Amino acid sequence: MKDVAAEAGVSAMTVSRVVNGGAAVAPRTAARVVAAVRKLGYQRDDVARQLRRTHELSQIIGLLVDDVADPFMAAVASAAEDVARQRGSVMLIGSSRADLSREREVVAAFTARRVDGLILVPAAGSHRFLRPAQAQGTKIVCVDRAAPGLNVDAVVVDNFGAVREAVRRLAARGHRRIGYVGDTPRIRTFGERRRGYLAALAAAGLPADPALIGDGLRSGPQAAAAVTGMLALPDPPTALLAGNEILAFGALAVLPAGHAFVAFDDFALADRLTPPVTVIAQDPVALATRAAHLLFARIHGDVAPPRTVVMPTRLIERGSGELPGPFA
Amino acid sequence: MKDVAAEAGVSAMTVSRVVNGGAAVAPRTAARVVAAVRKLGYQRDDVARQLRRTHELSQIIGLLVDDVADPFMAAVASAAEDVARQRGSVMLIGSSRADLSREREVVAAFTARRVDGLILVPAAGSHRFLRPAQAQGTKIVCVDRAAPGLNVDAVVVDNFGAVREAVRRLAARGHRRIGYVGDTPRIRTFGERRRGYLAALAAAGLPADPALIGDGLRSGPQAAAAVTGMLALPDPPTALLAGNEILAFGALAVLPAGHAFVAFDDFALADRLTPPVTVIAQDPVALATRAAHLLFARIHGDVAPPRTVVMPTRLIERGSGELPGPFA
DNA sequence: CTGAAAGCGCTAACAC
DNA sequence: GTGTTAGCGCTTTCAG
Repeated sequence: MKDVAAEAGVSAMTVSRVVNGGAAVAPRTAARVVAAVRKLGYQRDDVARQLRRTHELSQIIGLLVDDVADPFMAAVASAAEDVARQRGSVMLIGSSRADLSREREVVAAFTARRVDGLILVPAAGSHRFLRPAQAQGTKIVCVDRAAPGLNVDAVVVDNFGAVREAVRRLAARGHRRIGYVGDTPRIRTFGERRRGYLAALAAAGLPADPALIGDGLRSGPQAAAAVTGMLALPDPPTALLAGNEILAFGALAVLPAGHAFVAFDDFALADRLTPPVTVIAQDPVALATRAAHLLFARIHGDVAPPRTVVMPTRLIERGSGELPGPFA
Repeated sequence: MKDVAAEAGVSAMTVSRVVNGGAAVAPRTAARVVAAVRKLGYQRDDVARQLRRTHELSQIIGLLVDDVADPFMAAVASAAEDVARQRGSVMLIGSSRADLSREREVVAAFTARRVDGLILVPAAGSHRFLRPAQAQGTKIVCVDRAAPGLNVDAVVVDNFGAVREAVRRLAARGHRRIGYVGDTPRIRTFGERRRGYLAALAAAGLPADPALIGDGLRSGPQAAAAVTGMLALPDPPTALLAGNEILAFGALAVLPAGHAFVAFDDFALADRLTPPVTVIAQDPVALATRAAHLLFARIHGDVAPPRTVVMPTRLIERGSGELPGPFA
């Protein structure tokens, strides 16, 4: 910047004014500065700028997900980045791999860079550790699930209700042995889905058989193994619900074609399988967009009490979930 | 930091030494500082730190992809962030939507934050604009395709050879009308795939019929429409190659089950379709991991001439690509 | 082992 | 319209 000022024969302050626009600078002076900037390939140093403007925004937000490679999270990331860009911010991204200590590390690295806000898909466990960051002004919004011990905005879906309804329909179609494969119930989202499953069984007067419940599954192969185990039982399930997309892929790898099946999350090609797969669809783009807008509202001074926004899900009946059970 | 120093009854310098470790500080003093840090919830301000250490690294890298929601790019992002974390860096992410001017904007926002390096999936068009950033010390590595006008490391696959071989096999199986749906050939990756297709046709003595080539397709529905058009021709194709995953999904939505089909990029459930889908698989995680390691090597002083790493692809024959043509 | 002074690149606040 | 001064929060350098 000093070099540019020298080159243009002005002070650093004038360069600053030209580079940032807005302030009144004589057109001829401005032109000289612009020429010098171009000649020297100067670019404003936002790090230094931010230091001086400590109470202004950094125009950086952070996004923390389980794993960006997960299609649901990828859609969330894409939509969040889109909003950030529209709002003139850049976005840091991190994957917690559902590990709270890793999440902590990444969040610390983010806040040290003075992010204006954080969009969080929280791992299991207490999020008290975020209090200092909050106190220091960092805004936080949760997506997909609320964070235990943290009173902030959250954008979620009614996991409990959606699964309960799906399982109710399976039972109504004559299934009495309904299996469930899910990730750890310690993660709120999956805990709710599991509760929805159990509630529907209870409402239908069906017993909850532990042998038909796969918990804590974290990958396709794990889900496949769990399903294979269930199918080998003396009285195997006649219908199955997969708690998320990854587990659905695993289950589909081993499930016979005629087996009733419902998956949480819609996915590509679901309608091209035989039979086409019935899913509980949520809209990750809508979720993330909503969350990002909430975050920016907070960043720009919205101080209303934290709210939880519940977005709709949609049961898309394509065939696999409508196969009749033995008691139809 | 001043507050912490006051609380602990030491100077700011001592706080700095304790917070950053390494330097020799009396254990008792250090303990007092640690207590003060905890009490006040102090966290080092990396923005200020970085300003003073202008010639040190920012420990921020930037990743620029077409769109994170694309499964291939999502896998790249996940793998790159993994390496970044291992190397103690955080990662900014941006989507260009294959638009050069948008890419430019995002890259500028990244370099203004003094990123140490950039992993780039370059959009079509000249990347000369990156020269100043390079001169200023920002390291750059391209993934999936090289950037026109920029002499930097790149990690790619042999798109040309992989498609040529796949189409050669289709021709060898008796197909004479082979269709192709691809994104714009102005993007290097897709240009090479298209050339591979044309080269295989030529080698098999087959004419290249423009009516069987869908170019510049950017979404599933666009691919579906293109394929529908081809199928309505008086002499429709008997085999089809889709240039990427997104287009494959679109094509599969309208393609009759008995139609020969090969897709570039492996995808979930490819083996569960009827017939199972033959694909040209690349390994996005390996690509990105390699690229990230290359980037960090550059950041840490590797000054060897830029090299292009070609990673292998694998033709996975699952059935859809082995269906015989009318002249088998 | 600890502290004081200076300055990273920029801009707020105030002169002129 | 433009320049000057000071200081953002930290660390480098040098002194004790």
